[in-house]
Amino acid sequence: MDQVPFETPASLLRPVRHGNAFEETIERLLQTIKLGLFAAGDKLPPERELSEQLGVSRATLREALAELQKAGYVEVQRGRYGGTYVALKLPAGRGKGTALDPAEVDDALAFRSVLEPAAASLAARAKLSARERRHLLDTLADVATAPAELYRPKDARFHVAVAELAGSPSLAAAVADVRARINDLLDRIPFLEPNLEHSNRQHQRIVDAILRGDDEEARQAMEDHLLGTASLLHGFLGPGEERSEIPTQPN
Amino acid sequence: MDQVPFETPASLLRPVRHGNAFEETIERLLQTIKLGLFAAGDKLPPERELSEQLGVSRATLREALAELQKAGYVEVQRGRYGGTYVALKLPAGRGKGTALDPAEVDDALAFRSVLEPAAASLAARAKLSARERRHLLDTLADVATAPAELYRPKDARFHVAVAELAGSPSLAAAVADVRARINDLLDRIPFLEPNLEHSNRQHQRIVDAILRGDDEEARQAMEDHLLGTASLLHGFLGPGEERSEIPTQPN
DNA sequence: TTTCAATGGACTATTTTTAGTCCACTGGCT
DNA sequence: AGCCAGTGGACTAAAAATAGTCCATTGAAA
Repeated sequence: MDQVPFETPASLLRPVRHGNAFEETIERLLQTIKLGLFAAGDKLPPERELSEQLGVSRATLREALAELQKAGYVEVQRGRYGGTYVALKLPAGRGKGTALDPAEVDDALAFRSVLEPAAASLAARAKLSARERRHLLDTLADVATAPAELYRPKDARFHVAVAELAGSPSLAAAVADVRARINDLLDRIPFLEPNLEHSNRQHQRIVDAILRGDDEEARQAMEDHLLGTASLLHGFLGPGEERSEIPTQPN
Repeated sequence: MDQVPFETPASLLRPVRHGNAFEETIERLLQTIKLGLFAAGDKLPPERELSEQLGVSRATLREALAELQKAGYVEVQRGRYGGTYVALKLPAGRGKGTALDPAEVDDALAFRSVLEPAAASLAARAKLSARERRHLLDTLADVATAPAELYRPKDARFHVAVAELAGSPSLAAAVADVRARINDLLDRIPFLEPNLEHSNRQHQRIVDAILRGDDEEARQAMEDHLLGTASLLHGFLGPGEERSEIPTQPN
């Protein structure tokens, strides 16, 4: 059987860096855009700021931005009041290139279902400022009124917004990361018209619970909401597990 | 008030790399040792293997190992059947150098209390192999019989072992990371003789629940167990919050 | 109309990191 | 006794990344 020995701990003997700085920077910026943290048309921070925030030299950042520009994700304007702007129309992710890795699907979904319900619960328990409540409602409205073709980034932004209210930056970052992983997985399966109304009702239920301070309901609402993506992705893992139907929730 | 604008998302605009490869490699190896994933006297993987696992060139890994050797964390033997060994007696962390950052304390504790109870719950729900059960019991026994001066690494190893049973590598990695952060925090406060017996009883309760498949009890037991560290660290954040007593649980 | 500050663009020297190669040492095996 | 495979040790050339500096462009403000 040649079992993996417990003596060799995988938990920390993993890559310190994932590729070179250039690739990591591209990846991070792409995630930020695809998660809707910068919406279409938004201006990115100036290069000098952004390079500092990303912990990378300006030269490297510029290489990454040049790639994104070439690929059509951002547009650049020079001069004062210029800057780098997220393209109004994002290029279609070519997706479907590679098959789903079942281990990655299971891991991402499991991790997500640990993080997001907990975040919702913490958000409900937190004392939210008026501004935070407003922001949550804004984000909710934004996703509710989004047209289908850009539902996913708005939806992702809503989920990250919830996580940010939980008060733990690490948790928010982890939620954003795992959501980006799930977006990548979703990009690889055929597009199904999602049931936006159902999803929006679930979002509303989550927000209601958070604003009401009902942490258990918030957790439960988020758990329910995540089931959609879970079975959607599992449904495309092919045979080996029994599937009853193909669900249509978008996230 | 100059509020942080929600328009600038902090969740993903964070450093892509934390220092240079050399520093990150030292950090990772130190964590691995301090978490007890390599116990005192254990042999590390050969440099060629380790450098690949860490995603770093052998030259960089060797620089890091040289530092650890100089600091007394590892010892090196040349020749066949030689290798790099974790020192039998680890140097005392000089600690107490810097004060606790309340935000870091809160973040680490909050994140941890999301991850570990969930991991315990998942482990209880998982179908564990005989080998996994044995490993869990071994690790439990190892921490229970550890002398006080090296209780912390054994304890950390137990917690990571639980997380690894949850079946999500991401979750296990996150647990290991956050535990390392908490270890660093604990290094900065005066040493209090921990109540090892109490801690061991809690460990036993967690293991019992997992082996019994009682996921709710496992979650609850882990939550209770984490309260000790939480109030211990909060107790050292100084005034500003009311503290009733100084708890003594070691983790 | 002119100015000028904020922005992207470009270049250089230096440092870090890598991949590859060969050397040196050691202890079990033949 | 000698071999030799597996280990750490050391060096080189190349590539990647950084810090620093200066240039080019722009549009609002004076």
